[in-house]
Amino acid sequence: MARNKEQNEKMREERKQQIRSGALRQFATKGLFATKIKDIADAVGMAQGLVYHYYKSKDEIYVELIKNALNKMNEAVISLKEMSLPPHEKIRLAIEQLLKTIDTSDDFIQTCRLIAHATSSTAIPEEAKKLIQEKRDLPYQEVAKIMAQGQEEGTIIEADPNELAIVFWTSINGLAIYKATRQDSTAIPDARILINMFMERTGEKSCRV
Amino acid sequence: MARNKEQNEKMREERKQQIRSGALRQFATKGLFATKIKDIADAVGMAQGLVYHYYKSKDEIYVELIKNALNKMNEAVISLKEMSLPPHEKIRLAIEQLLKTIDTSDDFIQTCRLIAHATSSTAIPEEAKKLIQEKRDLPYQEVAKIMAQGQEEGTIIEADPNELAIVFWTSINGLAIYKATRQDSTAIPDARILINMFMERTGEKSCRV
DNA sequence: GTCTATATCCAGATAGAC
DNA sequence: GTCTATCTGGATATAGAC
Repeated sequence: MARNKEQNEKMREERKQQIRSGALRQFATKGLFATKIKDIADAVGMAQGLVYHYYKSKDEIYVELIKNALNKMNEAVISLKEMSLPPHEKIRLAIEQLLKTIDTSDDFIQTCRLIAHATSSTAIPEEAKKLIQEKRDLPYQEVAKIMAQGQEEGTIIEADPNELAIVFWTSINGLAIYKATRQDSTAIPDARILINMFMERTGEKSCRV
Repeated sequence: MARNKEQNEKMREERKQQIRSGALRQFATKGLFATKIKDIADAVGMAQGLVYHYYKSKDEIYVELIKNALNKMNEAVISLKEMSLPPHEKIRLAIEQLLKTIDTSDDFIQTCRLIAHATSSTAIPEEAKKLIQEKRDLPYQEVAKIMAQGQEEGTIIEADPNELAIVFWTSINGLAIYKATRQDSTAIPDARILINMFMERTGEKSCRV
């Protein structure tokens, strides 16, 4: 009996995951309002009504996806912060990895699009707004700290660290959206162009790009 | 009689402009689907049904706004192209002006948001898709040309001009979206951070990407 | 030109059979 | 758990009075 209960729980969670997975793609490409429950059900291959056996509303699915997306982003930032690398190497690594992920991971792109839609629309559930409000600043803050550390070491250019962090993330975000809207074989630019923007060029040490 | 006809035409066009103006703000903040005709009518201060006296559908308003937005962008790029300035000065000027406009012009921000929503959603009218397809590449092409010219003169860093153009526009776009989603007193970063990214540093000649 | 009222449709959510 | 059928609300678009 206990066995069965656990099994059932697991099956149920798997099914929910399927729904989230289908919903992510739909929300990411069409936004919350243009996505119909039917679209999600079709994507998963289940009847429209069955979705409500797992989630009690469209908004609930949406909020859960937003929560996951924001958490994923923040976790990545935390792990960057905790790496034992000099600040400018963290920035370099982050840009390289992010661009690579943009170029290769479809799931990452969908997640970026979801967040882009969510942050740029006022027509989302209150709970989603609250989550965004709470969690969107951490990446900016952490990158700003790293920039400031790099400036102390003379490896990052002199400018307001907060502004550098804004440029950092908005550039990445802009590229992710660009990529998302050109499903064809569009290549992502060379990471060095972006990296170069933040690196201090000191005499000989300059050409580390 | 002819007088009256002209007058009427003019009044009608003014009224349509009011509708477009209200609709732009609604579409920009909520997207096409989440925006109800009632929202637009309310924004203009007219009855819901009256909107249909001027436009025959919500989609028609949307398509007209997309058309205007794309044309405005392309005209700005053409005028940049036709300026008699050295290439790197064009880039500098463009970045300065764009950031300033992002910082001060609410209409420009709304336009950016509208385009961002439109390009990142597949759930828009076919005609809007076609327009975007036709017109979105010109800004990239023109900036790529300017970058290439600057490289010949040794004032722009060495890298694929197309990639430089992509970084250029996606950075601007990312910033516009950032600004749009923080209506509070968020300042836009110093233009020199972005300008710096594209400029060849002739001093030591050291750092070439 | 402007409004109110309404026909029509569509989609979210529920009920109930299997 | 899964489906089909249905209730219900809300939004587009139209009709018709003023």
